[in-house]
Amino acid sequence: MATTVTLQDSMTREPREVAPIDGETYRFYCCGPTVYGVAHIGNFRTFVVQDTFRRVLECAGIATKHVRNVTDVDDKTIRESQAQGQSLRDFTTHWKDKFNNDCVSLNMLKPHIEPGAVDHIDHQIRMIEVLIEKGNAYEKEGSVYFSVKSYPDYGRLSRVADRELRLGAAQTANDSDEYDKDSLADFVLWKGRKPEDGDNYWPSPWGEGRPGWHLECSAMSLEYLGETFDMHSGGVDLMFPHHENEIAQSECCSGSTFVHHWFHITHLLVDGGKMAKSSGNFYTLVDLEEKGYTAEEMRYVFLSGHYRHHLNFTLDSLLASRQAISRLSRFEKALAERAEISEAPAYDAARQIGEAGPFQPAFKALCRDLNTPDALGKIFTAIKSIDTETLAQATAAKLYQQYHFVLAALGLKLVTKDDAAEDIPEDIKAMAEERWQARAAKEWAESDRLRDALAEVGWLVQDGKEDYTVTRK
RNA sequence: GGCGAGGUAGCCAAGUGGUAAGGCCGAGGUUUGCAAAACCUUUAUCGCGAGUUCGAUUCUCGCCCUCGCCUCCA
Repeated sequence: MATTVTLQDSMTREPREVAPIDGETYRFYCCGPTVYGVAHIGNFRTFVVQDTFRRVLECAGIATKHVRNVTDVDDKTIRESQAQGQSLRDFTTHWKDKFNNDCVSLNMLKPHIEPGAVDHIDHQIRMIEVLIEKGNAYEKEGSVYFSVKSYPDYGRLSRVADRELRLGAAQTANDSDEYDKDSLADFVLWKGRKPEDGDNYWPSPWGEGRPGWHLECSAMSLEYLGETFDMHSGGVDLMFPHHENEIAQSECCSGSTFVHHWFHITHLLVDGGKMAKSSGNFYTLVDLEEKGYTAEEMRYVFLSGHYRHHLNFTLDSLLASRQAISRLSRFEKALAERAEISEAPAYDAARQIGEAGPFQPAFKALCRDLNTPDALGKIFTAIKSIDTETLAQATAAKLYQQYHFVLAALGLKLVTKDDAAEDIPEDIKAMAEERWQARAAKEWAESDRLRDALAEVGWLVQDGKEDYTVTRK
């Protein structure tokens, strides 16, 4: 099933077909988190979009190799670990675990490889040696810098020819970087050891120190994906200077094209503006869970906007997602019942279904520049046209598969809180039963009184034809 | 200052040169002892002005406004 997948390329700024260079496996690298604290929902928008992209590719029958790094050594991780009195390794491991837990909650597929910078210092040193040898980098007082002027194509991705001037002005002004560079636009590949680094230094041909941030991605992508690979992805903010620097380093080092396709995800906005702790609109998954929202609902919110546009997150959108998921879920249940199927297919099985039937418009939308909001709309349109009550078992079974195929591409699990039925306290159960009896006897006043009493202690009674349900409000 | 995104119903958000998906909320209805839930129906002429066109929300120009990036940042 050779479905064509297209995606905007931020280098050419045009939609391009997504197809593996080697004809077999689509190799892509995603700039991952810096593990110095909890990741916020803005971080996760990028990762969820990347995850969805991978799912769509795999559902379209394209094998992938997904690499996402972990930045576990930089100014922030060192500073914070010292503040906590922990070793860098212990500190970053702790936050990395937290991050991975959140990824699982968000139903993200695990990348095939998740390399960390500290484990690849040798790789970075080797690259620096090559760059020095080729004249693209120079050593100065124990640090090594990349010479931007040695790479004439610098700035192609972000297309700002005069950025160097502004950058220079900014750095002169705040004087935050004390390393000596020949040109203000040059960036550091190796940072000579400084007292505040504590125990966090490694030996190198230029003395003790630690790697610069930009280099790790070049080194690790080279190690796991080769000199030239299919795609590189990250948040828009990384386009400059991070990705620009990566291109310069990698292409000068290898002498060949770094990546074929650049995929940048626009920032999430909260309440119409940039998310910031100082603005009081900074959310993590834990914050949302404390407010009673689920990661599933958050994932739906991410999917409800197109990745190239700002998505304005509000707590209301989470509520809207809950209702939307609930409808998708009801349809799923009705279909399963009709089809006499009790267990939903796991991702690997679902993606191989390979056909979407009435949900094909939705899958098509995903294949066209990953238009997730359009896809969601088309799913609802399809659902509306299907009357589950009248379906033959075989028809329902087929639809069920096709529905799960699209859900797998979106990464929606449609989990509901049915399990809650188990932990109803005995006294609540008794009250509800008493009410049911009163109702059966048409003692409306007593029945309503008991219902109000239950409501008062936080339980909702809903009558059905043959029975009733009690749920926590 | 430079670069970029965007202004579509109460909110979120797609889309197309031929009179605008979808979700939420609201309203009406079916159902219910009454509710709740569910289901059905329903809600916009697309920031402003001009131009191109048989026809523009969709193309061009101008204007207004919002937001992001340019420093570590998803």
